[in-house]
Amino acid sequence: MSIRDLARHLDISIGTVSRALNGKSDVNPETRERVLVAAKKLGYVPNQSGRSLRQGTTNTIGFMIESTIETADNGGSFFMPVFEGVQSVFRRHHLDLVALLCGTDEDPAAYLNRVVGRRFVDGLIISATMRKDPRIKFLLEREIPFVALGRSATGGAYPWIDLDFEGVAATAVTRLINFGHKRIAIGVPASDINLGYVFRDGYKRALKANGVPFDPELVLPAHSNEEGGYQVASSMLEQKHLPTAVILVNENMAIGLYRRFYEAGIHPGRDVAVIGFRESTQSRFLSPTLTCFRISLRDLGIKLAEALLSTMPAFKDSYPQDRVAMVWPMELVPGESDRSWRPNASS
Amino acid sequence: MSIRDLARHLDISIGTVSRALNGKSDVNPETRERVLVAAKKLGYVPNQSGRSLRQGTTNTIGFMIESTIETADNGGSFFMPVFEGVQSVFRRHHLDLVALLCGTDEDPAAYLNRVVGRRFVDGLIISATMRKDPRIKFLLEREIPFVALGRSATGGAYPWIDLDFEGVAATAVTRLINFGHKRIAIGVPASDINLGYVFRDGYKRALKANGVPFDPELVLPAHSNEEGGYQVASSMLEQKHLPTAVILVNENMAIGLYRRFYEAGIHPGRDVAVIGFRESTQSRFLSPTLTCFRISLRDLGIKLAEALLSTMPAFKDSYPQDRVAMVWPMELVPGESDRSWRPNASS
DNA sequence: TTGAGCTCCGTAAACGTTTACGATTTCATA
DNA sequence: TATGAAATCGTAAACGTTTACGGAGCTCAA
Repeated sequence: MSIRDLARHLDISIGTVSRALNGKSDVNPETRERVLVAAKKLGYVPNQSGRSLRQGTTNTIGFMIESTIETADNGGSFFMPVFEGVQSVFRRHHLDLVALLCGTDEDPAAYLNRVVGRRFVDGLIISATMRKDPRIKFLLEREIPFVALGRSATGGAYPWIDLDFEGVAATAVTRLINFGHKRIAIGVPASDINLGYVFRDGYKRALKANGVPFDPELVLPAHSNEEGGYQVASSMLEQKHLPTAVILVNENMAIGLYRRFYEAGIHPGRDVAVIGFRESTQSRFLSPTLTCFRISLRDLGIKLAEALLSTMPAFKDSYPQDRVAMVWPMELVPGESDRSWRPNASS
Repeated sequence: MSIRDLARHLDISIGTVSRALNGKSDVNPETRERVLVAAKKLGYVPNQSGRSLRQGTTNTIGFMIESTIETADNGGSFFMPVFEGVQSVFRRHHLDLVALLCGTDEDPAAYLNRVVGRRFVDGLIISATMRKDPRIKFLLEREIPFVALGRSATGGAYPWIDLDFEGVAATAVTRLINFGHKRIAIGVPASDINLGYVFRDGYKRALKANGVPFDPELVLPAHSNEEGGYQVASSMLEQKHLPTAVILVNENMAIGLYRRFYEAGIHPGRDVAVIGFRESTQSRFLSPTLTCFRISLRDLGIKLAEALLSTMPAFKDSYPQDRVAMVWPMELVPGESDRSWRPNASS
């Protein structure tokens, strides 16, 4: 069922059929109607390969997600709403979104080279940016349209949107200090993911702004999952004085952290204050509920899509923004995990 | 950088270049070497559209995931290992895997029609099959190669692999009955997802096999997330006699269920036995740790890939299996949530 | 009556591959 | 030397689109 079959069936040239289907102006409204009706009746869908070959464009955008330990564990509940937002924008422009899955045994840059070299997508959204991210360098020098969910220390000017981990750290630290805490630990990713650096810097800066000395022993690297949270708690318990509060960079860590503290007879929310990261169904139903930060993930997806489109020549007129480079706000959602207990109430 | 540029650069015909790159036999080893070296040096990657158009095949397989409530919340930790397994097989055949994201506002069958009609993929893996799943009907009548992760009540013969929810139900019920339980509740998905029906049937059959009467009041529909678990616990608390045990179909539900019981002063694992579903980092770090079932997700992915390839003409010789229609085994992992308390120890 | 302008449509080239087919060369053998 | 087979390579068609270009038919004012 190619366009040729359709044209033969209608006894019209294939050029006219193509123009009719693509909404070109120089076609009789009456014949256009005939074409559209026949196309629907015969179930004709244009072959994407033929179209791509001719137009040099695929109408497809790739969202690259790596299956690393850092992202695998909260992948579903985080990315799905983002996808929804992205798609809601793309749909208006007849763009399709696919998730590009880079396996753990494949080099991300090599994967990108393959998929981009094949002209598989017109543009890319990459996420979980590393401090040194070869993907950014690669995409920049090939001039592939892309937007990064996350900053990077890689040089060059490119569009990015990053969660406000600096703001999160500042808000959390200030809040805890106002509650009377002085020894505030943080759990940071053990990997080279850039948000870890941002988070650490924000933490240090907030301490300094509040006149609390920085203690490197309170920075606890761990994987961003339950096991990592367990280890963070263990590290805290090993210290001579148990830190009175801890800030986590991932909500799954809270589960493991709670567990370890329970095992030690310590009640989070009563004996130690905990602030987690992302508000979710999970954080609302933990015991104690987790004080954390809310993100509008769907809006984030929308903004990502718009940022990408503004870099693509074909859409530049519809989205004439400057290169997007912004920090995405997050709102604190108070829970039970940092409120029941105040060090200044007992000392 | 097309094959034509490469041919010109080497002063060879493009036909020979193509044959050299594709490993055809009728090409001088020496010129092949030259071609390969030049291709790598100039960074030539064949254009997929051109290739697809000529060959009628895209070398791409789509894994369709819908962002429903049922799948969104455990999407990452469940699907990522499956993807890994699928990819490990595909890589050997130079097939690329992409995740197809069907938004919530789009009809899954319509989405499938678009992506399949465009000749975007050579084959499909669909998941989260519904009891009546129009996707299966659609794919069958178009003769698109596919495999389903999950059964369906839709007619027709198609390859599928389904988690052994019947076996899970039987194992859990028998275990609890052996512990002395008689009033065993189950939380089942509120949606039309097929696993809910399988799970329910297995539950009923296991009760009957053990001579325990079936009480429809103990079947509690809920969403497969924390909130659903909370509601399951609420429903249990509303009954005249609190059921002594509950089996959940999703591990996230356990968090909400624990929460509701804690609020009521009831300790899961001591006052009520809980068996959850999938073993994961999460279930290992809950308090109490969740008795649940382990799945080898990577192997599942491998099997899915093989099942799909065996239905594709181009690979039928490498995977000459019959149509796969199998139940995937799961292994019970004892936790703390169903052991501390035994109704027969106190009565 | 002429021709200008418009509407509508057909023709054919082009996108980048792969591959069937045939042409050329080499080389051993009759 | 003539013949045939084998090895190697070039030619050109084909895949399904889109689109630049031109042509046919029509209207209408000059």
